[in-house]
Parts: sequence; structure tokens; C-alpha cells
Amino acid sequence: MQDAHSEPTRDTNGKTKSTARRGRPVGDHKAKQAVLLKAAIAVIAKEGYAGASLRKVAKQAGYTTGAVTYYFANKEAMITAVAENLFDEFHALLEAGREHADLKAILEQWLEWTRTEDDAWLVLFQLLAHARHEPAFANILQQRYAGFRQIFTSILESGQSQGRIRRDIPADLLADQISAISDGWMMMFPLEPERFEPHRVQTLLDAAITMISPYPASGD
Amino acid sequence: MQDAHSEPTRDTNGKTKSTARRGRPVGDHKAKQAVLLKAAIAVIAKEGYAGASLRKVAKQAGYTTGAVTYYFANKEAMITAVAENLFDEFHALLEAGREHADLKAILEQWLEWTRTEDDAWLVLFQLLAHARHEPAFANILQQRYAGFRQIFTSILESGQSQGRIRRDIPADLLADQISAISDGWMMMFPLEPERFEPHRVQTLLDAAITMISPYPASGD
Amino acid sequence: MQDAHSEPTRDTNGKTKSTARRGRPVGDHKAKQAVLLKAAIAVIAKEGYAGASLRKVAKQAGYTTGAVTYYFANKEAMITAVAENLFDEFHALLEAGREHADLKAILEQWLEWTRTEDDAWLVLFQLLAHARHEPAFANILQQRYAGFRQIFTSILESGQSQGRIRRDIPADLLADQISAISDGWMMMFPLEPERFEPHRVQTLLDAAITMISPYPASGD
Amino acid sequence: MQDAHSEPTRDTNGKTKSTARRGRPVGDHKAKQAVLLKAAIAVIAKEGYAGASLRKVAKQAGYTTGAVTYYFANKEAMITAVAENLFDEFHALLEAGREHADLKAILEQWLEWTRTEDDAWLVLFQLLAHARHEPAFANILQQRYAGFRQIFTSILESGQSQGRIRRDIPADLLADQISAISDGWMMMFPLEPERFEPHRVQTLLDAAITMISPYPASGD
DNA sequence: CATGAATGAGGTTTCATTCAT
DNA sequence: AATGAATGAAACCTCATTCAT
Repeated sequence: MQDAHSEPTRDTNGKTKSTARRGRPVGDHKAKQAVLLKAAIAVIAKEGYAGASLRKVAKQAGYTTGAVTYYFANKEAMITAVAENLFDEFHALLEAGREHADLKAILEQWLEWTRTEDDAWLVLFQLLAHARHEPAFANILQQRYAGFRQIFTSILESGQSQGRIRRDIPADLLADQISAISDGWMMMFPLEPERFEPHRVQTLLDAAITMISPYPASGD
Repeated sequence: MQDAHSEPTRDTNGKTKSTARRGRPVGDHKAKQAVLLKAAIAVIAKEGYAGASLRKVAKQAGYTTGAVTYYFANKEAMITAVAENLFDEFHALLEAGREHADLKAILEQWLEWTRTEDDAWLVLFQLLAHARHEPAFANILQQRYAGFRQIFTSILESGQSQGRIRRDIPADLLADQISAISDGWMMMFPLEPERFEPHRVQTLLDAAITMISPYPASGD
Repeated sequence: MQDAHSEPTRDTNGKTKSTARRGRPVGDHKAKQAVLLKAAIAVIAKEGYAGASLRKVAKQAGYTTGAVTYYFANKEAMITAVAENLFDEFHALLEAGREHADLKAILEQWLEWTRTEDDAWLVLFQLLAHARHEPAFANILQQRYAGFRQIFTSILESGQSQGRIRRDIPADLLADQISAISDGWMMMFPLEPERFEPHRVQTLLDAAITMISPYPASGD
Repeated sequence: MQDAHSEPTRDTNGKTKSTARRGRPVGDHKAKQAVLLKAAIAVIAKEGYAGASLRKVAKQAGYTTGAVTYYFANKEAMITAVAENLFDEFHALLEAGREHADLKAILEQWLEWTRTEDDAWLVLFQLLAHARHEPAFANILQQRYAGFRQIFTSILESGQSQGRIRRDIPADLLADQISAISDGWMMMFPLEPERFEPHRVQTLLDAAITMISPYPASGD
């Protein structure tokens, strides 16, 4: 996966300016943090949020107990970092798709992603379930989701202006519906994997697209 | 919800100062179990699954820790009982709605329910997130969900034959989409309550109905 | 196994005098107690002392929790009753053997007994290990053991006077050694059953007899 | 034995009033583990296996509950460590005695040991009683005991070749008998200490030696 | 007589966190 | 910069015991 720099908002000071390594190793911090992050994702995916302890994360990463609390002030800080990381990935996906303004392509890419990095959605869902009880985290989530829906909306709007998306429902409502459907699938996917084999997923996706498309001339 | 003393039969005299109530009590098993169930729901809603401990449930119900494990063999047994309970309520709702075969009415009733017993959905979502790690529980869930989708499907089928539901998408796929949308809303509701105020919910609902309805003659 | 009346020292009042059953069923008490005793033995044998709970005993007997504490004032009372019961059996064995004054026969019978009712020794050993921490119980044990050693001694004495037992060691010391050997075997038997298959036990027994027998004329 | 403060490195200043000692401490792992081991032995000796809780061990050592489970993964791990420790001591004793090939000396040393470190045998017996229900532990025990018997056998064999041990019974059987007698004494010692005062023990020991010695020329 | 609901202490274990090194 | 020993609270659960029915 992306290395430590997938997370752009951190570390604004100049410590890393000189690429020539002098004195004590620099930059390890971010790298190690990324390793721990990955371990955290793996642990949450396997054990669920409730079963994910800092100890297990440390072990999974091959680090010591102290290291985890050294790199993350808190358990919540770690969880938050995990969430930011995942959202960043998803955001990149969306942005890439926005250029083509093709919703179907985006959803397909998204499905592809969930298949490749299947841990991601598992974890995201776990975190979502606990956001309500970690206010700081809930905040992050709201903002991210708002951003996603906005992108969706803009894509749908351009789709409407091109006649590829039905116009009788406002774009923001459609974005909400699509977003909800995606979430709903994500929610069920880990529970009933057999209901989400590739072929059926394609069918579901087609049906969703049909639901937000204008009716063909013939109508029904 | 009710605070710790929602259970009224306790400690009516002053004797309990040093010797707590012992021996065979009056109430019947089912009733007390229901009290504990309700307490469990309240706790899970407030603290989330990960934060819901038997201790807290006991305290919430005004019982001792031992009492909880007396009525429920396990924590998992308790959780399972909670889930069954909630599913039963939802099932009743669905069955009642099936008679009218009116999807919109059903969804509205459901929204009404989530508003009245707001804990229910909160809890269900929490449980869903943990089902993956409690196989026995996951099983229950699958069966229940399958049942719900089947009812949805039959309602949609009759809607299709009456011309109130679009026919270009098979009923079972529509049922899946509706189910996913509901889940998606349920997922976001606790995180962004302001996005789900009554008026907006009505709008969302209308949009969803529109998406599964046949196009008006005029079309777009 | 013997029914409730294997235990002769209890209930000296006349409640049971009339064999004709009148009014409320009498004698059930003893019978049920015996059932519970048997269950207790089974549980201790299977789970060890530390793992033997009144609950498990109740379940094993098919009784309720309350029944156990109804028939036995205490857990310790139950344990004590179990011990008395086992000692009674062993005492009967010894007494039967005393008549023949044949130590070898006694030991063989004893081995036979341990093989038939293998739970007995397992349990006795478990109880022994805990006697030190239950003074009342330790007391019983001392008295019983003293009795056994006395019988052993008297048998050995008569053996000595008949020239079948060596005379260079006082009978009471020999009794102690034999007693210790038996205990030692009992101690190891559950741990290394393969070391105590019938044939080897016979060999061990013969060796023990040889050790307390006078030397043959030839000597070594 | 030593009371709770046998561990001297603790709390040398008054700071600990409200904030207990935290962070990386000085002592070395092995030493602290040994302290806890000793505490465990003391507790088991006093309270028996069934009554020995990790909490009590922690208190006895002056540590916290968490410390105990930090040094021993499990209760069983702790028990096992205790057993290994005791067996090691006993093994050292035996090995020391093997050089002289003098069984009587060994037994006397052993008796001396049981008198000095009286907890040792008490504990060993407690553990023995529970070995049957902890298979991993039973395994350790079997191997150790087998080793002990082998040493006994070799000593007895050399005794036989020197004419100090009777030859009409194979050495391995004699070893078994001696082993059983030791175990039998160990079993009764905590229950009837008055039967095992030094003088009588000496007498018992002499009798045992006589039983495995060749008959004097005169015979009886 | 006999039950079984309920207690509350105590068991083992896991955990996030701290901090001397 | 990193460690890992140690903490202490809290988790789940089991248990002997009591006593209204």
C-alpha cells in the first residue's frame, strides 16, 4: 500500500528537508507509524473493534508494547489515524473517478477496491459502528462523508446535464441514495459474502444504475 | 431511556441496609429477563457494543452482576437475546405491513418506529458490526435478514403486478436495494442525526419510492 | 453400590422404626442423600476437588441447586459425608479380610476394589490433599487412618506369631510401611496408569509381601 | 515463611502514597519471577491448591495482580513453574546423593530437606493431586518421577552388587517400593505431623532400610 | 419438603497507560 | 528514541449460600 505519505496533513515542519541522511536516522518515524497503522488495520479486520487491543497491534507489527503508545498518544489517536488513512485511500479513488464523471466506472472501481483490499471496508465498518462513542472521531467521519457526498453530487449533476442521470430527483438526494446503498452493501458484505459474489454484485450494480438512469423512450 | 430504577419491585422496606434481599423472589422469570433485556438495549445504545459490560447492564437494571449471568448464561447469550428481541419487533412491523402490500406505508412505519424506539436501530447496528466475530450470532442474523428480504420481495412483486412498482428490475433485486438503502440510513443516522430530521427523511423516502416506481407517462 | 444404609452411625432416633410406610414418605431423605453422595463422588473424580462445585453435583444427580444445600448443610459437610462413605467401604473391606488374617488376600481385594470402583481412590486422594485446610475433615481422617493401621497391625501381629511375617520389625512399623506403600501407589495410580497394569501390580504386590516376609531358610 | 515484605527493593521513598511506582523498574526479570515463585509456594502451602489464587500470590509477594500475570502467562504456567522449581531442588538432592550411592544417606537428607523447607513437600503433594486434571502438568510430572525412579534404581543396583541391598527383589521394584513409601509418608505428614516427629521418622526410616537389606547371617 | 431466584465476593485474565531506564 | 516492567481497573464468569415461596 502507499507508504507513510498518503497522509498529507501531518508534519509541517522542516525536519525532513534534507534527503541526504545525516546523523540519526530521520523519517523512520513516519515509516514505523505506517507499519503500525497497517498492523492496526489487520488486527481490527480480524478481531473487530472490540477485540482490537494495542497489544495485539504491537505483536502483529512485531513491535513492543511501548512502541505503539510511543507512536500514537492514545488508542483513540491510533484508531483515528487508521480512519484517516482509509478515508484518504477512498478519497483518492473518488477523485480519480471524478475526472471521467462516470458513476458506473466509479462504483466499479470501488467494488474492485473492496475486493483487492478487502480489509479496508471491514475496518471502516467496524470504526463506523463505534464513531458515535468517540466524538472526535465522529467529527472526522462527518466531514469526510460530507466531502464524499459532495463529489457524488457533482458527478451526478454533470450526469444529469448530459442526460445520463434521471432529472426528476435532485442530484443531492440521488447522491444520498447511492451513498446509502453503498453503505448498506458494505454492511452486509462481511456477513453474507456468498450474496456478494462477483456476478451478483454486477447485477446489483446494474440495477442501481438503472434506478438512477432516465427511463428509456419506451418506458414501462 | 428510563434510569436505573425502572424496575419498581425492589426494596420496599428499609431492611436491606446490611442484608440484601435474598431467597426466592416473587416475579416471574420472563418478566425479569425482559427487564434485563431492556437494560441491555439501553446500555448498548448508550455505550456501544464494545463498551457494554455485564456490570453496566446490571446496574442499569438495578440488579447485581450475578443476576445478569443468572438470566443469561453468557454475554453472547445476552447479546443474542437482544438481537432476537429486536428482530422480532421488526418482523412484527413487517408482517403488519405486508397485508396492505404498500411499501411506502411500511417504510413510513419503520421510520416512525426508529423515531419512537430510537435505541432499537442503534443497537441493531452495533450488533451487526460484531456479528462477523460471533459466528453463532451471524447465523441468526443471516436467517432473519433473508426472511425480511423475502417479505420485501413478495410485497414488491405484488406491487409490480399492480403496476405500482417498476417492472424492468426483478423484485428480488429491488428488495435488495431497498434493504441496502435502509441499512445505509440506519448506519448514518446515529452519526449525522441532523441529516435525518423528519422533513428530510420524508424527502429521502419519497425519492427512494420514486426510484422504484414506474415512470409517469410523460417521462423524462 | 450399597444404598443409603452403608453408613451406620447416623440417625439414632426412632423415626425409621416403623417399616410400614405411613403418612409422608419416610426414608427418602437418606436415599436422596445417597444419590447426591454418589453424584459428588463422580464429580470429584472427574473434575478434582478444586473443580467440584455444588452446582455440578446437583446437575450430575439431576437435582436442583437448593436440594444439595438442603441435604447437606455445607459444602464441607458434603465433602465430609463423601469421605465417611468411602472410608466405610474401605473399612468393610478390611474387616472382611481381618477374619482370614491374610495380608496378601487383603491387599489383593483392595486392588480389586480400586479396579472395580476406580472413582473411590481418585476421590479419596483428592480429599486427602485438602484435608489439611479443613480441620474438621482432617480430624475424621486421622481417626479413620488410625483405625486402619490398627487393623493392619493386628493382622501383622497374628502373622508374626504364625511365622508368616518377619519378626525383626515391630508390627506397627510394618503396618505403617504397608500403609505408606498403599498410599504411594494410590497417589501415582491416576497419574501413571500404564505403570499399574494388572500384571505389574501383581509383581509389585508380591515384592511388597516378600519385603515383609521372613527370609527363607536359605537366606541371601 | 517470610511475610509479605520479603522483597526488599520496594518503595524506598515516600512518593508512592498516591501515585504507585510505574515505568521501567530496576530489578531483573529472573529475580522477580523467583520472588513470585516463592510467594506462590508459600500460598499453596498455606491455603492448598484450591485456595491458592493469583490475587493471594500477588499480595503475598507485595505485587499487584497484574504483575503476577505479567510474569506468568497463566495460572497454570505459574503452577507449572512452581512444580519445575521444586522438582529441580529435589533432583539436585538426589544427584548429590547418587555419588555416595548410599540410600540411607539420601533418605536422611531428604527427610532433612522436608524439615527445612517444609513448604516444598506440602506444595508438591497439592500439585500432585491436581495433575490429573491438567494434562500438560501431568506430563512434566511423569517425566520427572521416571527420572527419580531411575536414579533410585541405579543406586539400589550398585547397593545390590555391594551386598548392601537384598538381591531377591529386582532393583527397579525396590525403587518403586521406596518411592511409594516416600510418597505415602509425604501424603500423611501434613495430616498427622505428630506421627512424624524426628525420632519416629528415624525409626520408620530404619525399618524401611531393614526391609530392603539382606538378612543378617543369623536370620529370623 | 424442596425449590430456584438472587446475591456478592472472588476467581482468572486482558487491557490502556505510565515511566525509569 | 524506544523499551518493557508494572500498574490497577475492569472485564467475564463461577460459586456457596440464603430464603420467600
